[in-house]
Amino acid sequence: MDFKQQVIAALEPTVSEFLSKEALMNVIEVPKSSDLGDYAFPTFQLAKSLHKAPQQIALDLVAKIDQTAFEKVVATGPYVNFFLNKQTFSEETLKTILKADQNYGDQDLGHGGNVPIDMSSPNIAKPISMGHLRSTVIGNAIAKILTKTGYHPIKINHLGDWGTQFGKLIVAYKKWGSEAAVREDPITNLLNYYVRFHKEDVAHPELDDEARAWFKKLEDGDQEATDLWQWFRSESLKEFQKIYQMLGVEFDSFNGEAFYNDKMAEVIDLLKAKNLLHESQGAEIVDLEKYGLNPALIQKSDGATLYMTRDLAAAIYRKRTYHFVQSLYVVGNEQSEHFQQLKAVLKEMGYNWADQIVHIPFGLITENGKKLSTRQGRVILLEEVLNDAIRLAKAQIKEKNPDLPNQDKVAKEVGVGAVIFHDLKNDRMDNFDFNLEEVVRFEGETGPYVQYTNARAQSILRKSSLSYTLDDALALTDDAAWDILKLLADYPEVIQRALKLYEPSVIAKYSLRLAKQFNKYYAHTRILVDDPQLNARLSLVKSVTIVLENALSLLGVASPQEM
RNA sequence: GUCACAGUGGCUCAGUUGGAUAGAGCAACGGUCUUCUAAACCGUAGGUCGUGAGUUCAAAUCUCACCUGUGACACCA
Repeated sequence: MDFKQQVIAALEPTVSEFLSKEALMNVIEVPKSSDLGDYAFPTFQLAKSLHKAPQQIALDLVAKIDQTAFEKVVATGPYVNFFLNKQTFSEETLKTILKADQNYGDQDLGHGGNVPIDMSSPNIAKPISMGHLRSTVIGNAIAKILTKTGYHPIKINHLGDWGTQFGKLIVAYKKWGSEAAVREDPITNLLNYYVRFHKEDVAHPELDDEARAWFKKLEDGDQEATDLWQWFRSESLKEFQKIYQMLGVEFDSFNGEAFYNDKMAEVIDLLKAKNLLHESQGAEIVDLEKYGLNPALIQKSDGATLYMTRDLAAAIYRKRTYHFVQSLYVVGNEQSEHFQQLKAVLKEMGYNWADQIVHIPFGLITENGKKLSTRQGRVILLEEVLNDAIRLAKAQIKEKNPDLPNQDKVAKEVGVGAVIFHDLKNDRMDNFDFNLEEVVRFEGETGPYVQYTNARAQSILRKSSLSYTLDDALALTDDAAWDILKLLADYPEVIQRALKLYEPSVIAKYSLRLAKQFNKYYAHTRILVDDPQLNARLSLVKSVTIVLENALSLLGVASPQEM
């Protein structure tokens, strides 16, 4: 039942002269504190047409409207405040959640439409850093939110697996590397070769020529170059998979930059055919002045293609392959101009689906206020952070709950959960300075706080020999339960907002609010007491676990049953 | 210089479409485990919402200007 509609129905007869149903829909709000009521109608807008003080209007309305559907309706200053019938609301809400279980909040907004998501996208032969974490976990959460709302997400890991750096890597490997070392620890050693190359080429610039030559060989399909590239790529991917497994993230495609090599000639032909390509300073560009943008560089003066060309090919490929209804790119905010250009070029090419492309930017992670840079050695390795978090979680378990079974599994769920949740709880556009203590904190507004709340609730359910039934009364009318019930009823709307804004933090913040409210209830109310309300209280506890676990799962965070 | 993003208690951040006394968490101080997991709960203290003007019955929220920080600005991705 839509309780807001009840409020509108009650007001409509008396105010229809001045405000339409739709206007009422927009103007009715939720008071800040539930002491004031569950819905409120501010009377300011009527003051002009009625030539009366808002306070007086509120009093008049309360006297006129039909209050039977509500517990009470009162005028507080210029507001008409509606208090819902707690019994009906409680029964409806709990029944809906218990029946739907993990499907509570599902809604078919997408009708199965395909939505490719470009996410994570690390570079081969380089470690996964905290920067990649953001793209990975934001993309993963958005994918889950899309599934929940009836879309069909396709998670694409657009690997950085092509480019002149592979020429350098081959040169470095042949000069200083060994097969055994790469097999032993691929990322570390490949990165070492790469770093050494950059050190040595200062004194020996001829190394760069060698690297160029090797990359040319790779492009021309030379067997040795291709074999090495293939090997570096697969060894790197094996390493990446370890981290993705820790994070619980899976991909539908690993088609990276190399995949589009044979698809770029067509893009250039298309641009030429549409007369969009212009020569400028030796390079081929698409002019975007009418969009207020810098020109898009399509081809370098030496004939090589660029990031833009590859992304155009990828965008077109994805449209042809997936017939997407939206195409998302979870990529840092520093690249926002690139995506504006990408969309503009596609529009110039006559593709009206360019508007379905959405760049989902996120803020920068810095360390001591400075941008992280692989080349300058300022890297925070994600694997290390995750391992630190797991280790600390394990120590916490040893201290707080030493008899817990499956300690390693729980430590992993809590540690990794803390890292993921920390990344998702704030507005994704916020920059943040990396601070390990902050990331792996288990107290306060953190992932483990939500997990812990759920674990306590689960513990109660385990201890109760009685299980709740849907047939008995589910009415809870006490104030302590009321705030929880209202939050539970909000969940579907929260998911909608997260979807609309592509903002996982909306879910994370909601889970914190619900957990906080439940902890308050837990601290003040005995649940396992054999009285007539026991069934209703257990239903509430069960509903809280359903929603908390679902919210955490949308974020890609596990819900240990004990911790 | 141009564009983008941000500026809310000591620190990190909330604040749906403008609305009722600006909310949390950390840190500080004090209290609560013989009873469902104290990774919790309760309380105290702490704020010119960057600055100035404007729109409005009403502005942290909208508009403009300015200040500060970060990032991007043609042959990297």
